[in-house]
Amino acid sequence: MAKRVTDKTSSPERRSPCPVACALDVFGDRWTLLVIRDLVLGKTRFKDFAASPEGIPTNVLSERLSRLLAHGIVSQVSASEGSKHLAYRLTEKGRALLPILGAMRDWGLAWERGTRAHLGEAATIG
Amino acid sequence: MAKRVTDKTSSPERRSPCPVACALDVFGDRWTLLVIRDLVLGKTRFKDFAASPEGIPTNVLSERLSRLLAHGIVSQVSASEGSKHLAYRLTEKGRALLPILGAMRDWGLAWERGTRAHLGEAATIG
DNA sequence: TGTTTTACTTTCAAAAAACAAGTGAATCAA
DNA sequence: TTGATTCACTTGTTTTTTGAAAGTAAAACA
Repeated sequence: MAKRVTDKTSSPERRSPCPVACALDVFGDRWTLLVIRDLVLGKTRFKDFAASPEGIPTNVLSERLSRLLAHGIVSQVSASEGSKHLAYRLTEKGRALLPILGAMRDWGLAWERGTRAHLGEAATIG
Repeated sequence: MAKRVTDKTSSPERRSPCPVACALDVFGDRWTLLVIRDLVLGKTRFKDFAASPEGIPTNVLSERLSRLLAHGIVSQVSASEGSKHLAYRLTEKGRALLPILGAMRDWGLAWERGTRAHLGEAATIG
C-alpha cells in the first residue's frame, strides 16, 4: 500500500499558487541569483561561477546549475567549436529574471552601505 | 592570542560588496519575502503571517521577524489603542522592497503555470 | 606522455529548517 | 472574577541543507 504524502504529480511541491512563493521555490536561496548575476555579467563556465568573490561551494554550484537546467532557466551549449566542454547560457526564461536582479541591485545600493555594482550602472541590468 | 577568522566588525558577515549578494544575505531564503508580501497585503500580526497558505513554521516566522526588525525593514507598533499586542509594519526601507516583489510576481505569472496573484494585479505591487 | 585544468562527486560535520509540543501573558465570555 | 481561549512566541527533536575539503575522471595542454 503506497503511502501518499503529497500529490507531487501535478506540480512538484508547490506551496501555493502565489507567483512569489513559486518563484522562491525556484531561486529562493542565497546562491542561485548570484549564479544568474554571473551569467548576466557574461560568465558561462563552472570555474567562472566558482571563482566569484562570494565563493560558492562547488557542490552547491553543481546542484544549483542542474536545478536551473531542470527549470529551463539555463541551457548548455558547446563552450567553443570542437570543444567538448560545456558553457551555460541564460534562456529567455532566465533573461526574464533581469528585472528582479535589477530591483535587488537598486535596493542594495540604496539601503545597504558599502555596496557597489559590478553590474553596469543602469544599462546592463534593469 | 585571538584567532581572527574574518573581520565582522565593519559589516557582519558580508560576502562581497555586491548589492545583490548583500540583499540575499538579508532576505535570500524561501520565507522572508513571503512575510514582506503579507505585510504589503495589509497583514500586521504574527498569527496572520502564520495563517498564510504556505504555512510558515512559527519558529521560522519568529526568527525572520526579528531579523527584519534588526535590519530596519519592519517596525513594531501597538496593534490597537490601549492594546499591549504588537503589530508589524513595513518601514520605508521595507516598502522599498516592493519593486523586487513586483518583478518576482510578474516573472512567476509569466513563466510558472498555475500561479495567480492575490496581490492586486498591477496597482498594489509593482 | 605527463601535467594541469575542468567539472564535477563524495564525505562529513555543522547549521538551518521542519515538525510537534509547551508556555505564559493578554484578551474574552460567563 | 474566573476560566477558557487566543496570541506570540520558545523549546525539544528529527530531518534536510550547507559548507569545507578531498577525491575523481575526462579533457586540454606542453
